[in-house]
Amino acid sequence: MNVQPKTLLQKENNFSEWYNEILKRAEILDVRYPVKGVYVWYPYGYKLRNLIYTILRSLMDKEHKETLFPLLIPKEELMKEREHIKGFEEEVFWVTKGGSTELDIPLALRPTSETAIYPVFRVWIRSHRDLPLRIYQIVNTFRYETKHTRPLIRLREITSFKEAHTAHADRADAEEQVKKAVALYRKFFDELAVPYVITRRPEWDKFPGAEYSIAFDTLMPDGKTMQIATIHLLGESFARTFDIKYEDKDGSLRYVNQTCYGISERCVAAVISVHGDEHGLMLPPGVAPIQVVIVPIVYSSEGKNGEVEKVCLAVYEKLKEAGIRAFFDNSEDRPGAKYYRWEMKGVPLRIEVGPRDIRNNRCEFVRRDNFSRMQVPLGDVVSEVKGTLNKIQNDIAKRARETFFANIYKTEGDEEMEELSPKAAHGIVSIFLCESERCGQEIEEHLGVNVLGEALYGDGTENGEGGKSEGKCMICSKKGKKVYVARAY
RNA sequence: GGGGUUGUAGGGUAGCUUGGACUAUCCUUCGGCGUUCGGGACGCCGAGACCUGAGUUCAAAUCUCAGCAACCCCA
Repeated sequence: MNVQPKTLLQKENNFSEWYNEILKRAEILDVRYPVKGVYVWYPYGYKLRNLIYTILRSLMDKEHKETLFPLLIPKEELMKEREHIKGFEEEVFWVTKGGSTELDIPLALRPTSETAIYPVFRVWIRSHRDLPLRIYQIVNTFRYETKHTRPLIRLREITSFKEAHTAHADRADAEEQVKKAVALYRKFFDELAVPYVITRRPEWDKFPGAEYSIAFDTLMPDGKTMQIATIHLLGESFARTFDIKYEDKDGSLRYVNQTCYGISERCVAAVISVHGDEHGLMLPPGVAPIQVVIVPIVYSSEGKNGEVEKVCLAVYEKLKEAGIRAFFDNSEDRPGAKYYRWEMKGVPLRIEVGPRDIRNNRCEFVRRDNFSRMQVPLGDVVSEVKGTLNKIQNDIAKRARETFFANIYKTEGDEEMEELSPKAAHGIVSIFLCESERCGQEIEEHLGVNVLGEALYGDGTENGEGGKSEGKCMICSKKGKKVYVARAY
């Protein structure tokens, strides 16, 4: 039996082309909107997006409250935090007119929401009893990107920035929140089966206005890393700028200590890119809009409403009742055409029912991830589907992790630049580096990489690599920490 | 930031060098009818396009300029 697609593109050789083609063919995103850097979600892509966000929401809702702040930010507020605005100034879209009337105060389309939210924090927070305050919102943000834009990855309109903002009585509590946020994001990406490294971004590359930034990066098939989440300890800087104070137990007024963290639709890009293959999408069952597709094998002698269709419908109903996202494809196409279509859309499990199966009171399962085929008694369908979806989820995650960690290269500290260069071209290299920007820049230039930052939570077991966390800086030989470098999106 | 390439039906393309017979090619897609159906079916009938604007010209898909959009390379 031939399961080789006639046309589909090689993912490894030409990731860019593969990516664009998949977005189109799997109906994730329509890129034909005539404005640079903004795109249209197809219903199928939108469903996928929402399923992914449902996971994040359920994690967030445990300790955060969802809110919604306005898109428009008055110029004065946006400009208040000097360092912060320095980082965004060139990327802000401005609304300067109402009809033909020039606005007195220009309004910015939020590039991120700190300056929209924190003036309100100022009036919301009065007492230590109001703390900690933890909110989040899922909104669109706008950035005037000048580099080449890319669907889901570099956008002028981020359609769904999932940003959280917290305020705390003291720094210790804020730092505790950073750890919680890291743990929360880990769970999130684990459920998406997207592997990652966690680093503390170098001083020169942190979020403007933050004390420090922690980031999650995954590895794309072309060997470049992509930042998929960031977590920032803001400390008191924004509190001082926006005058966010609370009255402590002893009656004194104190500034709050803040954090913020966010994830964009790059998490969708990661799911697509990490798992997909030359047949198309391969969605983890947890986020697949359709988890099971039922394909009837019908003959004209039997026709519509025949035995095959009845059995398919019965199976479909049982799966639905069990809470499984199933779809019965009784369109006119021939079975082969259906197989290709649903493989392209990443449906994790296909059930085939034909006359041969019905004679034996069974159906056939075909897995999207490895195309293995098994025969299942009709009576056991629901439990077998559940079990198989679980296995697929685990196997997809396992495969992704293996690929990921096979592309992280550990160095012992005595390698020459020349040896590292080809490795850095298609993976992540872990080296030792001191904290100076000069050494960082030197390594970036020599290897053509970005310094992602100091490896965190690298206790070895979970990141699958282990090794020392400290060593001599590759450039200046002073004391250095383990950092990851890679070509980055 | 700098450089390059490109824009023709829903998608992919031929035609452009040398302007005219282009009523615009082929594949796919879409609609109708029939035969089919265990890995992309076939027959017949039908539908659908020269990015936008200005210019050159008797004549523009084709040449020039601008805009918009896309892709690639370098920093």
